[in-house]
Amino acid sequence: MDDRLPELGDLEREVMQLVWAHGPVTAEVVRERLPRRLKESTVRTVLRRLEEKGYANHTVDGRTYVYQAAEPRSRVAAKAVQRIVDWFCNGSVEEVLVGMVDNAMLDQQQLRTLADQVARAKKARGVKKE
Amino acid sequence: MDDRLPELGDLEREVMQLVWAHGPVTAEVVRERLPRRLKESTVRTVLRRLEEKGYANHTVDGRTYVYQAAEPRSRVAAKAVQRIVDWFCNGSVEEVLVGMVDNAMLDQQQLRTLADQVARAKKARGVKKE
DNA sequence: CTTGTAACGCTACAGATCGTCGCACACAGG
DNA sequence: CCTGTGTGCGACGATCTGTAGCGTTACAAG
Repeated sequence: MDDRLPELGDLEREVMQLVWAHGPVTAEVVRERLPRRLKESTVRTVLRRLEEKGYANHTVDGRTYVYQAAEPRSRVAAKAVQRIVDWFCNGSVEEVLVGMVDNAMLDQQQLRTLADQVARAKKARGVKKE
Repeated sequence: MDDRLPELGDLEREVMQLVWAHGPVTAEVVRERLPRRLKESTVRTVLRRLEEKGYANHTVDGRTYVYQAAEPRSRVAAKAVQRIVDWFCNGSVEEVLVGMVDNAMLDQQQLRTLADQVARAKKARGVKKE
């Protein structure tokens, strides 16, 4: 359940953004929404690799493949952060947070507010996570 | 000052860990400390690439190169996290934090404690950052 | 049944990155 | 001048990524 997802290339990430933002999509839809003009086979290849890597699933509608995200964006992001933490800080989340503050990515006021928001969000959706 | 550092490979990361943990090191020292037995030229190449990528600096002692980290571990980790945030969450630090709580990486109690620690750490070193 | 069309997967191929070295070059001590 | 130690450079194979062409298959219309 806590599998290590492989890293993504630029295009792959871009496509995943679309899948997350736009809900279930076909290769054709992805192609249309992309800024660059790519061949359909290119898009299909990317989608397939995304599925191989565990980022997406597909269901068949008629003879069309419909792709959707296998995991919510926030969870994938969290896993990515987890990996950073493991690599650079020997698992110390604190060190990362401290570094972020140092780097002016957020200040302690913001951090406190976040703590509240998170608490609220968690309570709002029920204490138990399904 | 806020340059984007390139990503690291497995061995490169491993070596950086040593540089961070062990302070200024020579290629020889790195080689000794590594779990695997590698040729000296391998280690030197990694060190050189690390410097090219902006992770390390070297000074010359006699005719020996002494390498040290260009940036503290926490700052590099923070930058890596920043990149994750930009990629997956459109810059929303909150979404990542929420995802981490969801993923049971940390709870809100811990978050609050962190806020305090960070505040203390920041004050301890002076409000102004160098 | 034949054929056009739309979807698919497979295979490929070039460019970049990474792990891993061999080798030639420079300088200090004998 | 010869040898040893430490350096940089160039290289080679493996893997990953972006990009796409091609062959196949299923269904709809003639």
